[in-house]
Amino acid sequence: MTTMAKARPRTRIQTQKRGIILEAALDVFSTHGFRGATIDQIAEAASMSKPNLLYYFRRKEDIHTALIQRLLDTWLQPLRELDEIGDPLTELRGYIRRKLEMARDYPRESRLFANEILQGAPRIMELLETDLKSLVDEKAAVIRAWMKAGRIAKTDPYHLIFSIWATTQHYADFDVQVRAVLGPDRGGEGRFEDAARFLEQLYVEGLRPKG
Amino acid sequence: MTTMAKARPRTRIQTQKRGIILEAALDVFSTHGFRGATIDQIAEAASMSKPNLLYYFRRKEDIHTALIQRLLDTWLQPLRELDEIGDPLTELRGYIRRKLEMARDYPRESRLFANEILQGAPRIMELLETDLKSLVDEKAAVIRAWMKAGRIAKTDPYHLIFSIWATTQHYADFDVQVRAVLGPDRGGEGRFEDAARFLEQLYVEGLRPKG
DNA sequence: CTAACGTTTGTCCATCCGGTCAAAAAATCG
DNA sequence: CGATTTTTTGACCGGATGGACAAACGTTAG
Repeated sequence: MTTMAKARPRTRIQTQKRGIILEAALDVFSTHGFRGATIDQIAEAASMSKPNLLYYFRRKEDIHTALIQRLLDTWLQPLRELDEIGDPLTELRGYIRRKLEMARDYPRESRLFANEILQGAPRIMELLETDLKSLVDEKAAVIRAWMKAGRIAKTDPYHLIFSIWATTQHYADFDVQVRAVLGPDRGGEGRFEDAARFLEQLYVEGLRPKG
Repeated sequence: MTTMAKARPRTRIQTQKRGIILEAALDVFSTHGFRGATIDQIAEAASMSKPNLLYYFRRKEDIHTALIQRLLDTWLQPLRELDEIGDPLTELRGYIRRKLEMARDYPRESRLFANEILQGAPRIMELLETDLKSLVDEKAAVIRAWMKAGRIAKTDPYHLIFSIWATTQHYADFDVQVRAVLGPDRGGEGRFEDAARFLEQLYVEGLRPKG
């Protein structure tokens, strides 16, 4: 798990402070991007001095890397849970809902990821081509099997997955735009419930197998 | 159109050089964001010295502003063309195709916009709340009328528009990720045709009016 | 208590970056 | 051509920024 040279055991204070730093850095990186974020900002947000922060992470990039590695794991969890055994439409609906919940509950993580991809993914290209690709290949095969069995409409499983990513993450990444158009969160159950209902309908009807 | 103080007529060289600068700046801003882009990079990409560039645009932000204003107009054009008179499903299919074509042909513009929104849209918030909002309100009303008339399935027109934005722009903004998953553009008609077919099917089936 | 180790801070530095300025070089115009 | 205006450039500046360092401070175990 740790990457230190001589495998020093991590101190209580170290784990704690590193956690605080990562939390603060998530705030800063997700709203300003890697280049736009400054160590001073992160230190300020973490309530410590810059040299002190640099004692826990030697370089700015180390913080970013730690953040992204922690992120990718949880980020792909909803897709991992897509179960070949279950009912296809129920599984996909569940996947959409879980992704939407992540966009609602972890918007900063979504933006951090979006920022990284937008700028060409210089720091995570390798992870995309290995971990991400193999997971998507696996799940696309599952979806394709469902299609072959006539349980959902035949279409391109990869683009189906892309569209689910796009539509759900949109509510985190483009939140400002959504709010500008819809105005401040209207009463009732809230914007996310509206989005969930819309997406559910779109995908369930759009993927219903044809007579 | 121009914003110069004493309305000096623009020189031939000025129009030309400003064009070159904007083109170069689009490259740089779209891949690094506003903060991440440097004037030197833009000058380098435009093959001129920094002071020379600053002779045409006094501040870095001026370049960005010019770029975004030019962008927003063409960016919303596809939505403007959504015609109340036409057949609803045909109109929406056409809208999706036009948006997808823009993502294919103008990915830098898409990323420039995405970058700006991601970072909280500090420079275009006002435009979003006026121009964008009023156009979306107008077209959402058109779509709602179609729904009321039973010509397409009843659902939330705003989230429908958002989902079209999300799915189409995804192919420009997350291009790196798409390529990492699908591998280098596979033979045949290309990735965009696959995406177009998928989205067309999803939306046409998903919005087909019920019984 | 004290030695060893972990933590925190003030100071400092080199580089980058946005932007200025004056002077040289083109271009334009009469 | 010569005068005036536009364009281009090299040198420079002040502030921000990533990071180094050593000294001071705290903690802990023998």
